[in-house]
Amino acid sequence: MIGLVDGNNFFVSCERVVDPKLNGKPVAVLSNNDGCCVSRSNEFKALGIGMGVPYYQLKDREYPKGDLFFRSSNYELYGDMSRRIIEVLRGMAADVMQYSIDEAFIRPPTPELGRLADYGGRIRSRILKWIGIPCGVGFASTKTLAKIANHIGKKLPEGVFVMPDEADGILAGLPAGEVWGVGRRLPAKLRAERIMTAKDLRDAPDDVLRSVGGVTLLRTALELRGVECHEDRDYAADPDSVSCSRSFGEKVGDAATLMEAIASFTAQAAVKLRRHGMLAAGCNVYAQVATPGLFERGGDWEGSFHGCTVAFPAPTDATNVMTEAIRRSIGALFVSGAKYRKAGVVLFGLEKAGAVHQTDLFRSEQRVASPLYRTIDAINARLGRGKVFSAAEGMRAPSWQMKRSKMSRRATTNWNELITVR
DNA sequence: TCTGGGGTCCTAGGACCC
DNA sequence: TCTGGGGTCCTAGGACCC
Repeated sequence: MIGLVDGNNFFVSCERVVDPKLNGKPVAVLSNNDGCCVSRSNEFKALGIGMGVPYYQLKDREYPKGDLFFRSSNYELYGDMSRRIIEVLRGMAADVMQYSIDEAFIRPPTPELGRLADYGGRIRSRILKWIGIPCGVGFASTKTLAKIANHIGKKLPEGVFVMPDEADGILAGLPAGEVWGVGRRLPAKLRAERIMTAKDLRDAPDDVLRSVGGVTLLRTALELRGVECHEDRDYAADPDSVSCSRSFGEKVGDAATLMEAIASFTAQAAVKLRRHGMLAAGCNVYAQVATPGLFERGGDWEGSFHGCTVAFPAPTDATNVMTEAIRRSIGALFVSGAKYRKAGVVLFGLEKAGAVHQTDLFRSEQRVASPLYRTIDAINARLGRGKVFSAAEGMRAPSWQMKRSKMSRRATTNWNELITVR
């Protein structure tokens, strides 16, 4: 038996914990750069404003002139609230597998198996009382079914739902496209095979499922049949790649400034890399040209990216080695005068520092963590992000920095930003 | 004027090996 | 009347997730 616990409208709920006057109001949290709505309160959804609606289209309705409330995304706050929720779950479940910032699969302890609805209710009320975040809880025999149970639970006053053994009625009422693992493209193909509902998907022949959606879709169908196919994947596990990319607050028109932004993104990605104690063999660097009408044309991003692949001299976690390799490689790749709206860096070929590896017969490579950057990370962790940085990132206040004009306080992780009660 | 960021897995096809 | 068989590794692209 698997349970899924997830925070309702998670980012908005976090904002409400540090600012209770948002309770009962239509609130949305914006994406980076205050671009568009990525988390919405129920009141906000009830006004018919969809996920991903651009902020500039709603600006006129913002409080105090209007009725809508907005916050910039505050990932430090959300990450800390998430960590606290996982702590509570660890105290109540036999096993906890965090899946994303706002959801975790749990295995209930054996004594609770006979009273899951009650157990789910206790989890829910403890998280609400201790952390302040309302959650939905669903139980079923597989993760895919637990997802469905969770969605049902979230709409009930008690917030908890246990999937019955006989689930035909529930699955027949659920469009196939709403099943976890069925994205935006598949429903059209599924319809051609007369697969309309989750029940149709569950009962479709294996060979049809394979030809339409490969082994991935077949696994989803098996999960609906109660066969566990979805491997546990730890949210905190070592990644295959690490990246950092940003849309710019202001368009960037010269190569020097673009290189500063790229150096800064490289530094941020390298911090993540070192946090995992890993080394990278190389990276992809790219920048996107600001094309008028980009979004109107929809989906067609062809030709708007400039980029290249850079191999490091040896696997490394040292920011300066990466930046230097990038600087030498990108050369005239970026056109001076072009207007760029976004850039990014992806580090790949990751391996654990000090791990056993295939050696190079003709070169001695030291695949160890950089002591210099270990020290820099420690200083920045103590004195605040960006206290020590590389000159390649630029000495001026960067014009390309993202907009975050409605940031709430990092009230649970920073002594200087505690909530003021009165 | 103004639309996010960070991942995973699978598959097909090509290059290459003996 | 005619040119093998069995593999691995890498990459690009597509689909999905939050």
